[in-house]
Amino acid sequence: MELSKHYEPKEAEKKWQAYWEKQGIYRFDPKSKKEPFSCDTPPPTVSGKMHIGHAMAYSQADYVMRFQRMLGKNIFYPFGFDDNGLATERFVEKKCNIRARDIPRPEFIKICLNETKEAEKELKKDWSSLGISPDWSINYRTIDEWCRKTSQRSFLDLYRKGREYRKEAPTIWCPKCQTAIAQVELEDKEETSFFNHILFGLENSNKKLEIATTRPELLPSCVAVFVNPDDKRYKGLIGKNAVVPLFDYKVPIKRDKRADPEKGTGIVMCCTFGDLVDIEWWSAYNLPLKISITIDGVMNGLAGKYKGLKINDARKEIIEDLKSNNFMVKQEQITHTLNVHERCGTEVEFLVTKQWFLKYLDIKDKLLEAGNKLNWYPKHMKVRYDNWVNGLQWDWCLSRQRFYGVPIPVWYCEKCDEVILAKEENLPVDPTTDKPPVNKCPKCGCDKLIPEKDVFDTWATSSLSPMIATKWKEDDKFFNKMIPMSLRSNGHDIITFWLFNTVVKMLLHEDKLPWKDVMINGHALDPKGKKMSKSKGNIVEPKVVLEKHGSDAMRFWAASAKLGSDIPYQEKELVSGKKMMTKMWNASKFAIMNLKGYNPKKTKLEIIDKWIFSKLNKLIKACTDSFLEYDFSRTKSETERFFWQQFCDNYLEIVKDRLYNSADYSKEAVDSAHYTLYNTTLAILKLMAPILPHITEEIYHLYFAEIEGLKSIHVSDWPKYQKGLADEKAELAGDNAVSIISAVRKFKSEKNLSLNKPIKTLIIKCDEKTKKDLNSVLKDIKKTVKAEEIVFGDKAEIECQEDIKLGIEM
RNA sequence: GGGCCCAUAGUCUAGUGGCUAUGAUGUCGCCUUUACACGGCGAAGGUCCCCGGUUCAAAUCCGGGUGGGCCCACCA
Repeated sequence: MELSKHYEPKEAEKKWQAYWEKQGIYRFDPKSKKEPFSCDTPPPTVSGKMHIGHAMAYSQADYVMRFQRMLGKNIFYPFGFDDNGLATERFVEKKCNIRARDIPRPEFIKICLNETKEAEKELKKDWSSLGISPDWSINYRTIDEWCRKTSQRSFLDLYRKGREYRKEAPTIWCPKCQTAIAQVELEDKEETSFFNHILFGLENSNKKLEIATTRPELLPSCVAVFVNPDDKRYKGLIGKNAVVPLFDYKVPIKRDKRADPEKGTGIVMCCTFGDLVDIEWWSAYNLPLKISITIDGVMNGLAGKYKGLKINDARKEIIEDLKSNNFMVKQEQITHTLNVHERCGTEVEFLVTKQWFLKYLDIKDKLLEAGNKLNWYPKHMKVRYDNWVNGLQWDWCLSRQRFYGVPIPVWYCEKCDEVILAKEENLPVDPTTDKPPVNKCPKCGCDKLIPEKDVFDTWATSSLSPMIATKWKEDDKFFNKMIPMSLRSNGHDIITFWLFNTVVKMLLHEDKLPWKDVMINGHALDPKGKKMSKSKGNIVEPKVVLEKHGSDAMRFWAASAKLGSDIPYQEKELVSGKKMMTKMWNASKFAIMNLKGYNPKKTKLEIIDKWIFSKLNKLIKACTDSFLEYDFSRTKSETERFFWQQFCDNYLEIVKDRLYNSADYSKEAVDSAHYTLYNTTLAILKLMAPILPHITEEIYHLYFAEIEGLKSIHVSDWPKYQKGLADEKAELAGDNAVSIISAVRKFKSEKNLSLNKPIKTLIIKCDEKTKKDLNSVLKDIKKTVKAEEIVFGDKAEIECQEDIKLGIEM
């Protein structure tokens, strides 16, 4: 290959990406006896675009995998796509201009599989352009046959283990998406609203009770009124009945400490259901159920004349009627935080519907213990997991009233509601089109079996990612070999669901941990350090960045983030990555030019060569140790600094004379220079290879690959720390040489002289011991600073040809 | 309301008890030197957020505060 003047990332990166794939460099070898190292990375959603945050997170996981590969491990690095669930349903509906509910589900799934396949091709291109190194042949799609099968299997297994139950229960409901949603899918939203002070009647009395509420439309759902037991104002009321205005019926007045005397008037109405506390009261006091809102978010018959009105319209009308009937005392404008569905921003309701739940509130202890057993990087991220587990209030609602997703594999007996499970050998099934495994209900003999229409929450499937990848219940030997996986790479924002749910599933199914280590990555922020969001319009598109600067430069930036912490995206950081690459290119070019025809063999080393080896050796140890702790940013910065400051600025400058004027040196000294240059350059390339995979590969193939006899730097050995290379004496001598060279440089710089300017005499003043040390590197100093002679004297000075003098005191 | 993280030159950042506080970027001066001007050498730039404590010694450990970010809870 020719040594071109510049490195062109655009062409080179594409070329190497294609080469890696063609050569199968990143293939997992199932037969290998080598120790496996596996990684569970998040499957990106097909409906979304690649975000700079993705680019960062996936790059970070990739550094680790590339490092582990170079350590000689058998790398198991699958890559999945999440094409299951609401987001995909919307994506496909929009793209094909169809409506899911108008078509039979298997057909819609088929369309989705086709559409998402196309989208995934594009996404695979995007993700490949990051230069990540998964084995693309081990892939999964959360809606594919294997994933549906595994997801349904998981359901059957947990049902048999007594972990799943179907129950009519208050669920968090999104009226827009018309589905139950999970606690974790909620988002806060600030809104201005009115605190309506409404007058309730008091049974057998003319007195009125003033109650403040933001939800007057729930008056027909009012089932009780609460006051605080310590609230002296209302002591007399407890046990009596209040009369609901407009609807004119009686509800009991009860006491409960959850009623806050400071809020509103201190009297609160309990409706089924306005919020979580209502649900608590409802179940704690056995209150009746009065649902006045339908699943579509419309008032029902219970609302009387307001029937058929949407929630917001009903609120307006009821407020008007309250006013005109003199039930309204006042309206206070307030800002309060509402729970909305994160996907659509709709205010959620609490409705009673039949849903499937996974019971886990009873195993909080086990879940906390599992969290303790995982190795968290960084450590403090475990707190988020613990907080989440401790704060759980609901079992996991597994069912969703969506059309598209993994079907829940059950039928019900119309008569006795017996649950009929699908047979495992028939999975995956779709009850809406497949026949049930029996003709009659085994319990009552009824022959009318009703298919379950609901599908699973997407997390119910994606939480199986380690099981999906390792062939759970299909290849026990492989599964047992691979689980726990080595590593989960996970953003800090999804600790509470993806990570947590995965722990739950593996624990309940196999009583195992899904992985040994978890590495939590931070977010990419905008240049000002703010969170990126569509509404702020501050999103940085990775595609643009990659086009402009290339993947290595982007990866160099992403490697500067300390694990777990967010970093602002700053273009100048990419500039330093590009500079690093240019420098690497040029330094390597220099080495390769001077190593032409060189056959590496061990030689006796010069002191200055021992010096750079000893320093390099320390660097290798530091880099290896920090990489083993997933601290790639340290590896990056230490290598960068060594490369630039020690290797380029000093070592290469010193070694030049031996390379250029080899006739002036012994054969041994020249061999030593070649040997050192070869091995140090190669080691630096290897240390940077996980972070800058393309340029290191390009340079490797310019020269080293042939000699080393390997197809890729990425399957070469990670540099090893060698005790024998540590040489404190040589380090001291080399450091002394560098200080003298620096002093001369400073002198020349201050005198506005070129560094090339020859010096007549350099006089060094130092003690006898230093003098002895310096003797071993004196020629190196002399040649590097272009001194005609170096002498030791009582008075330190540098004498230039123009008679400029400066001395060096050690 | 509870918890976690963070605060270091204009900007980003390293540094977890011990030299003159690291490096990058930016600014300024000089240097065309056969790897590289996408470079080299050098200079300027700091109350290490504030207050108190521990210690021979604190950017670092402890307590309190201030400011920023995040998670959770509450949100009639």
